[in-house]
Amino acid sequence: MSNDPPGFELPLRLFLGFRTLIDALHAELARQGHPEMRPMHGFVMQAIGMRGTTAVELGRTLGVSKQAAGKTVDTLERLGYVERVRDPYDTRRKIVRLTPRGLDALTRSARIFEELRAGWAAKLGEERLRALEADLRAVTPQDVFRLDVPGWFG
Amino acid sequence: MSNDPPGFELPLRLFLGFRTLIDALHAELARQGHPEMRPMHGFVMQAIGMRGTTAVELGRTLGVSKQAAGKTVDTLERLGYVERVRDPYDTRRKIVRLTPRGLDALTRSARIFEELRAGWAAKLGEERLRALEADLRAVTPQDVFRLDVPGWFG
DNA sequence: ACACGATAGACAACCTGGTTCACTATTTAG
DNA sequence: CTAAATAGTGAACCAGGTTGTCTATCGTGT
Repeated sequence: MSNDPPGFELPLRLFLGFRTLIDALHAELARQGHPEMRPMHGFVMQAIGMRGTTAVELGRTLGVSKQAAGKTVDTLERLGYVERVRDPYDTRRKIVRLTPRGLDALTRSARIFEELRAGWAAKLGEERLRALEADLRAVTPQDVFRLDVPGWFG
Repeated sequence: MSNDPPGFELPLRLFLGFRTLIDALHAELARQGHPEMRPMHGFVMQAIGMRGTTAVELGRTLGVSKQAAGKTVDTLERLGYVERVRDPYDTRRKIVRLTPRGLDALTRSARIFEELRAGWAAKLGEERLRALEADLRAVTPQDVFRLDVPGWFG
């Protein structure tokens, strides 16, 4: 169809939508006491989860090398968002766990995302937004955490 | 509403949608003789356009420093996608122009994006896809080129 | 006519977040 | 009890950003 939007608009809009939400999230997070937090950090902390994880496991979850995962954990540790504790049952392993500050950042992020979603719902209507989410779910992989961030742009 | 999807699913799905398209594009581009091309390269070449540009102008368009734009042009030049020619009317300037190979990559990308969009249209229906595009247009900035890639993830 | 400010490009040093290779310590399996 | 697998770490490297500095050229105001 000659009056379809050009094909390249779709990926661009998806990316801009993502960017719009992420930028708004971090502007608000900065206001709420987490100015040093970077977009990566939220994803990584989400992947670490309440139960904690290890560098190797985290790397697998995120689709990056264990060394890269380790470096990111270093940064998060330096910022006070996570801590490493030795696993008493396997002294090779170090469990990476969220600190109270890390948990605070995560719960605030969740609330802010809800608010941002509500903002979109107000603009588009709840029904259209649900349709948008359903459609995206239909054309994207199920496993939401294998972002493979490293490969995607470089 | 308690049965809304969690707020964090929306940005994730947007990103995954973007990733899905970009990965498919580059898998196909690799098959069609452009295996070294990276996602950035397509955006940058699109920004360079048919008329050519300069490093400073390109930096402004992409929202990065002129030095960063210059480095990216270095890479593109090394890969044979662009060439630099002196501007005879202002010998300070070097015009960055697409080579035939760069143009080939761009026209192939456009065609592949159309095919990918058609794939989504087949899954979702043309009407739903148009609605999705319209909704994204409504919640994202108009200027599609100011991606500000540098700031978005770091 | 010319001096001076603005602009274009390039180079260096640095940062972040990836990569691979190599190594040690520990656990597990044969 | 030895050998293989696994967890973590360090080093060297890369890409693509940043800022600061420098030179060459252009354009303007006196």
